[in-house]
Amino acid sequence: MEDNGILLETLIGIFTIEHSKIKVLLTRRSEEPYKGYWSLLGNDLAFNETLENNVTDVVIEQAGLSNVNVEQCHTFSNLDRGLEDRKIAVTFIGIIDSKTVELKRQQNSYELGWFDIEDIPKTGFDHDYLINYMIDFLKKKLLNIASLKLLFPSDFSLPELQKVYEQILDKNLDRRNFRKKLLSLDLIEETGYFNEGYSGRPAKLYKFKSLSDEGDLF
Amino acid sequence: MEDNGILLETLIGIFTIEHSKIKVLLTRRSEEPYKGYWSLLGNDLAFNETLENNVTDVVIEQAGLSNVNVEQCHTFSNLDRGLEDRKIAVTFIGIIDSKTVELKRQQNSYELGWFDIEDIPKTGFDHDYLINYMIDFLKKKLLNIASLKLLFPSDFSLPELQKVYEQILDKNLDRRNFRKKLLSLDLIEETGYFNEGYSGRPAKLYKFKSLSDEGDLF
DNA sequence: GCAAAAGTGTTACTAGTACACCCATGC
DNA sequence: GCATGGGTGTACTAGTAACACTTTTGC
Repeated sequence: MEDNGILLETLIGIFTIEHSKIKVLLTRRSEEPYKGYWSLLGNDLAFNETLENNVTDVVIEQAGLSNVNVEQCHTFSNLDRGLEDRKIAVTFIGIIDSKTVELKRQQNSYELGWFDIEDIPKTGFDHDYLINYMIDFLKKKLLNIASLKLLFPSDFSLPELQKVYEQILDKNLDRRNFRKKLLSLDLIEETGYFNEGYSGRPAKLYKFKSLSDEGDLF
Repeated sequence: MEDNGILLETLIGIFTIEHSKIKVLLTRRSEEPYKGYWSLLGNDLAFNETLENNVTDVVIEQAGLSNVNVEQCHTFSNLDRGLEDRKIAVTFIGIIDSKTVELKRQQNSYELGWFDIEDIPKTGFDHDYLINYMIDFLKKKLLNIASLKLLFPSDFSLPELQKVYEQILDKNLDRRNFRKKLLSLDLIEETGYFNEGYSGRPAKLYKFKSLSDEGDLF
């Protein structure tokens, strides 16, 4: 067959929330090409594995994370995206909450960094383009309540949640209306704890009720 | 590299509306394996083409169609989906209006058939699974007004449109409310013509206004 | 006490839902 | 004239949008 020579790779953008900002996990390249540049995590596909197996391994081995919700995003096949070889990228997005990130943070041989999606560093290959595609994909996905719960499993405040939605929707929301909407959905309940240690009045912390609910928030 | 031997194929489900029913275009296989079964249109990927180029050629050569709106759907990489080779499928959905289908219908060497998505015939390979995935993907896409315009470029009646949405949403809609909603969006206008030749009162025909509008209908 | 951020209620407007009768055509 | 399917209006309900002052904390 003619497609001998076409290589397949997976590339995953793992997203979390840190201090009410959407962040993506990148790794710094330690080798040429693009040595010193940041890039998405990923791996070439082996003959006897599925894309999903491959990307699960990437998450564990390169990011040192588990419990990441992974979903396929898009497949890119431009002729010029590999440097020497013909290379097709199947991209994924991963979602994980920041508390699990803290717990699972461990040393491995990769230099990793979380970057605000509004402030992505210089990346190698076409990853800048892919990251922007992933961000659009993520934003659509996060309009759904089930996805939101992946980012905020517990102990979040409504102002935090609101700031994330303001990034997704790219507009400011009214605090009272936002609160009213969320509480009226009967999805969340107070934990009784407060978000202390910041300036200003401490915010009440909430958690999702165990009964799962689907549907879009906006 | 290890992925020598992994073949890539494109597979496309082309959708249209015929008599208010959503239909998908399949071809009957003239050779083994699965000789006599129906299957999606598609082709193996060559070294020097993108997935999008490949699928555009499939549409022209196998379906005999042009003016099809094509969008990438999902990439399937199960180890057992090829029969002898390892084969990964990148799937696409295509949308075309029925009038263009009529105009472009031409003879080629492929036996083609349009099938109601509620009544798909026996298909080869894993295409039954892929078709169902595509149908879900299509339904989400058709909630958007821009996609709807691809199916109904002109001279459609509101009852026709309503029947399509009833299939997408899988519930019955009230005629008066549907009409009120569509007219209130200021998207469509009467053509002055009527849908004659059917039993009952002829329906007014509409067309979309030239100003494009985005957003979701439901 | 002052700066910072969170919590709270009411009103007006807009969109969605429910529902029953008349109209135009073919036979 | 009757069967078929299309067109129309109103009342009710729910959701969204606009808007300002008070509360709790850290310093």
